[in-house]
Amino acid sequence: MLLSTKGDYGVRALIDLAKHTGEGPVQRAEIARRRKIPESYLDHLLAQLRRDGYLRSTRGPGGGHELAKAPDDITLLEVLESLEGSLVPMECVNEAPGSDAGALCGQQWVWQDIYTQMRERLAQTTIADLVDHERDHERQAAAMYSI
Amino acid sequence: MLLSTKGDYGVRALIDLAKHTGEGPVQRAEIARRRKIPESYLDHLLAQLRRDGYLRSTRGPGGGHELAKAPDDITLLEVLESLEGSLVPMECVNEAPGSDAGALCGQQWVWQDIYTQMRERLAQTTIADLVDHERDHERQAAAMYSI
DNA sequence: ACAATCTTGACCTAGCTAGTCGTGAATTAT
DNA sequence: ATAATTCACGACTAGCTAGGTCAAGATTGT
Repeated sequence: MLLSTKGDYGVRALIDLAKHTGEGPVQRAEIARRRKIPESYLDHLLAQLRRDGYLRSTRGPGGGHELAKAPDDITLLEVLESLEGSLVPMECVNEAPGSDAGALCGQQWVWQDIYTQMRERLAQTTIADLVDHERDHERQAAAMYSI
Repeated sequence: MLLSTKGDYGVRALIDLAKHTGEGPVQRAEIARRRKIPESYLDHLLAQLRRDGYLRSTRGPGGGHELAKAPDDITLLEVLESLEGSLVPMECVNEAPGSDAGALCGQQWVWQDIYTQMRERLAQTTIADLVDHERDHERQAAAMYSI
């Protein structure tokens, strides 16, 4: 498993915030309930996302969290690397291609290709895209239900 | 990290065996030395690869391990799945696309694409390709040295 | 003052990774 | 037979990471 729940939960939270942009701060408890995330764990993820500038938090009654950037200006790649650290699929991808360690590995070149493709795809996808996709899905579900 | 050392070491071992095809059994100790793998750990990996039919082992003096299939008939995908189990990059990729769990995740569709591409690439690459690549690398290194 | 909210850091547990080790079984050489 | 060689298999372990929980404090609105 390349991604832990951090990457999953953290992105869920950003999607939730993106959907409620312009409605004032959204509270931790709300996000946790809607997206099915343990509240006290979500804490850590919000803290990380705040440190890296993806959201702003305000305390006190009526406080909560808001996106600090436009949803279409946050790529999946940067968010996941913020939450998970490096996404390298295997250790030797980090070694210099000509190095002994790289050569010993034997699969290095294959995984470097895969890694590059993966990063490109993640860099092209933004939080806004994820929100759009979710809205499409909701519309479809609503249409099914109305029949 | 998607792959542990199992996938790395196991493939190294298969490359080593492929390079010595036709020379009789290769001993565990030799593989371990050449490929820098702890010998007693390599044991486990060879056992797994044997169980899944990639190699044959013979005991006693002069014994060792040999490939049970042609190197170009062993894909990286099958070997890695034998050694590592499923290669899904994140949990929700396994959920049904229309399901609640899949929808909650939000990134499912992106990672399903990435996963498909990754598997295709791994299925197209065989142990023989890895051996070829290593031989090319060796020739280049030899040419550099001779200057 | 008091209640609502976020902030921070300490803490915990289960399971996984990357091994090691010891015993035993098969095969061959003498 | 017996010794030497090599694989076979399972038990065991230390350290790390994932996925949390919890308590105490800071900030703000009423």
